[in-house]
Amino acid sequence: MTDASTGPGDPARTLELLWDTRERSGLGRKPGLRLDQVVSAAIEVADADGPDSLSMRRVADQLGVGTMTLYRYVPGKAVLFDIMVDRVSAEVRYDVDSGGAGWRFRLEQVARVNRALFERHPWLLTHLPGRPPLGPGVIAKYDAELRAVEGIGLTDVEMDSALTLVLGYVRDATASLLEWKKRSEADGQSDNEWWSTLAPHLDRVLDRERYAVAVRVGTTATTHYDGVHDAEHAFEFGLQRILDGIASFVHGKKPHSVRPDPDR
Amino acid sequence: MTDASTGPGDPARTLELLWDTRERSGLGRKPGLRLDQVVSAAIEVADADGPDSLSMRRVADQLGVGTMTLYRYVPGKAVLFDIMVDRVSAEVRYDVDSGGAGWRFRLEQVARVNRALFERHPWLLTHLPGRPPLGPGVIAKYDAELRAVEGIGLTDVEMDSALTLVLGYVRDATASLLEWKKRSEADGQSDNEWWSTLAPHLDRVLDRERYAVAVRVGTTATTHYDGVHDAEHAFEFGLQRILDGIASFVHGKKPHSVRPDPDR
DNA sequence: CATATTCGAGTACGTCGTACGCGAACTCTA
DNA sequence: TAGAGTTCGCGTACGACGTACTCGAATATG
Repeated sequence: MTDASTGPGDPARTLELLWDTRERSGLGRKPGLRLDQVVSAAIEVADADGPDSLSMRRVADQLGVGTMTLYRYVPGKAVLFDIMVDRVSAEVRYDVDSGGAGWRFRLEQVARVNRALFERHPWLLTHLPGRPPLGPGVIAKYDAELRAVEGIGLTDVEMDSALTLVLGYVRDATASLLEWKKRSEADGQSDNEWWSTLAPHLDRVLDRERYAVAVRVGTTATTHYDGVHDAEHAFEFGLQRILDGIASFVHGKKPHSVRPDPDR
Repeated sequence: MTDASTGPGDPARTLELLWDTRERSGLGRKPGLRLDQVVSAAIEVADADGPDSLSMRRVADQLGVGTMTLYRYVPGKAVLFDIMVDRVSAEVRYDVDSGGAGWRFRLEQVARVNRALFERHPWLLTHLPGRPPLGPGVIAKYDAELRAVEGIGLTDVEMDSALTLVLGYVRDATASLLEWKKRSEADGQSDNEWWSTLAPHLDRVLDRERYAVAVRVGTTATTHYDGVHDAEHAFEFGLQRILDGIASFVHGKKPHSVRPDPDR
């Protein structure tokens, strides 16, 4: 028998890779690489040239090895991606809540930290979570972020839901923002150029009375602030609405017995 | 000169396709297909076998034509996708607000309608918007949904932001839900099987004290309700929080002069 | 030194989007 | 009616992609 050769879809094998739990027998030729290096190279490529150009061949080139060599360290691209996710999740750091600034401040912090993470590694946005890779990075991040809403009177399920809500929002908002930018570059047109190219064509076909609201709001929304700041304002608006919504839920609950938290 | 041959990235050409604004010269061989049929076939394929199996070859097979024939009707796959998006956007219908149920009811309606749309066409979740295809379907949908928050005292920019917030939430939540399901099927393991496979391995490496909160909440959150209902509760929680957040913003504003709206 | 085991990686297969070019079908003009 | 001009259908081909298979090279143990 040679390899245990559990397929790419085996969660147990993936866990071994995530936690670097593997016992080499000592026999045979020594590996010339470590999983670590493969993951680093992959992240480097994805960061530099975008997620579309993340291919096994490119990663192998980056490392100066043959393409198939990667498969000695990783069962396939999907799992490699999972490991990359776990790896960069370990980048996030939260200060301990010095001075008891309150849960709202902490949750806002979570939002901003994650937004920065997504901007640093846009390829995080290309695949959704759904059964997250339970490696050290992801778990540490989850733990740290849960503590933002710990002890404010929420049940465990509600804590998870609230955090999921904030993280999901940041993901979606950041993704939209970056996708917008990407299309601008792909078309080679700024937003203004895009609009002024389209406007005359639209004029010819669009029923401006039937869709009066869309026309009014659409033009206002895209011209009120200019370009990028638009998206920035939208991000802030959405985030504050979500925090408001969580706040009214928290305050609507009975006085929480455990560890009251100074919120405003 | 043969084709005007504007590349796949030309927004003006895309608009022509979206609105079916094209003047055939009448010369030359008659086309054996209409754009309509190409789009329908593509949607059919994507709905049936998932977005990953949406390829030009499959669409062509579905229509019984050669692959390259499609390129007579569509400049490339990306634009075809845009047209598909516009097409299914035309599916949504909203009742006129009979009885003045209020903006909150209407916005909730928007959320549920969009969730249903995403579940009917999961491939909508694979590409993000970012410069949406401004076809008749998308514009009609945008207009109808803006009317849910029209006349309640928001500025145009705020109306757009509020709608974007709700739509983004539904997108992200639905995507997570479906991705979770997909992974279950890919692994061939139910959630319980997945957990019970992982638990012993995790036990060996996980520092349960350092990550006490994650362990507690993680297990509670995934076992409190069973499986699918979990996600259902999370969806509802998030949606209500967002609506609460918008509500507190609306109520916090000065009495709106134009067309007061019965809320609650 | 023989044997067992592990690693590196070349080759190859099936998929994808799509550029190019040519024959067939069609309308118009002379 | 003959030709010219135009448009459509689509076969062929190229360069990517993920990865299964296979085999020689390297290394440890007996």
